[in-house]
Amino acid sequence: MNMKIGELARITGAQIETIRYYERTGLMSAPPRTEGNYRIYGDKHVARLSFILHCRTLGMALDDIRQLLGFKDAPQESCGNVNRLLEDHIALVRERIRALHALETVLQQLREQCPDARTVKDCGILKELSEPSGAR
Amino acid sequence: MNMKIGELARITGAQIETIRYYERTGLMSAPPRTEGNYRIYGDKHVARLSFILHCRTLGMALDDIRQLLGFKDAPQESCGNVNRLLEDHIALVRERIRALHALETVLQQLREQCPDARTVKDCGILKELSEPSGAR
DNA sequence: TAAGACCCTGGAGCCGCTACAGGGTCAAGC
DNA sequence: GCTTGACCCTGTAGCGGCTCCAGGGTCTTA
Repeated sequence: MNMKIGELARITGAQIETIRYYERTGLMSAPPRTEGNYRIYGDKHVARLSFILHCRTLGMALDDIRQLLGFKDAPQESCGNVNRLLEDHIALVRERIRALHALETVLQQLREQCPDARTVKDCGILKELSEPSGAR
Repeated sequence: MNMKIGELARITGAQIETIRYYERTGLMSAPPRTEGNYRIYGDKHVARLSFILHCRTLGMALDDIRQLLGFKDAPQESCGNVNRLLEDHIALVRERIRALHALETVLQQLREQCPDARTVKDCGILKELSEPSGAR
């Protein structure tokens, strides 16, 4: 039930430094302390930190998570905001995938400029890369 | 032919601050100066900066680019290193795409937990996010 | 001679941690 | 009672790749 920061880290899988960082930046509230100035955490902290970490593995920014945590604090409100935030995040991820696919194609074409090992002087890849960005 | 930093920026599309940053970090060599201490650039600088920017639009890290520039300085060597570096980069991009696809799936499933707007208290998304990371 | 466009340096800030240095606390073993 | 070693604390700096700012200098044009 009650634990120090090391155990909280073990349970949740977070790094100790990360937990303190989340406290500094206001994602986690400052917990009570022992007489020796150690932080004491309880089940609520485990839950909150798990929530944060879970969101992080989904690639959300800390600001997004801050918002979600804010929504949680108003349980009677509509969760339309939550849905919207998630949709925005999905759109962001899709856009990144799209951009990376385009990039992959370009890189693949670039790779084919130099199918075998020549001297650097004649390397098709370096030649291509030396053209100004927009050129073909 | 000879130009100040502003024109180099205009020609290449880089930011002035970025050019100075590349100089600080050794990607661009320090150019000669006017009597009034202004940097003077020529065609070679345009070419080198274009190369760097081109690599950057392909998502390469500055360290990779530093390596490529190093290869260029040894034109008689085999370009196998160049090919390898590019292949590694392609692999990296593919891995990112793979990870983002997996993420997209998870996010989509999460979104379906709350098909319509309820109250925050009953929001399937927040409920799901509150589970520890590993749980289903 | 004054305005305004351009340039300079040095330093701080962004994100999300991570990694110290230099200390304090606490329980167990001798 | 004293030492060892595991754990904790604070504060600061670093990563990458810029970006922005303050506070100044320089050069061209009117």
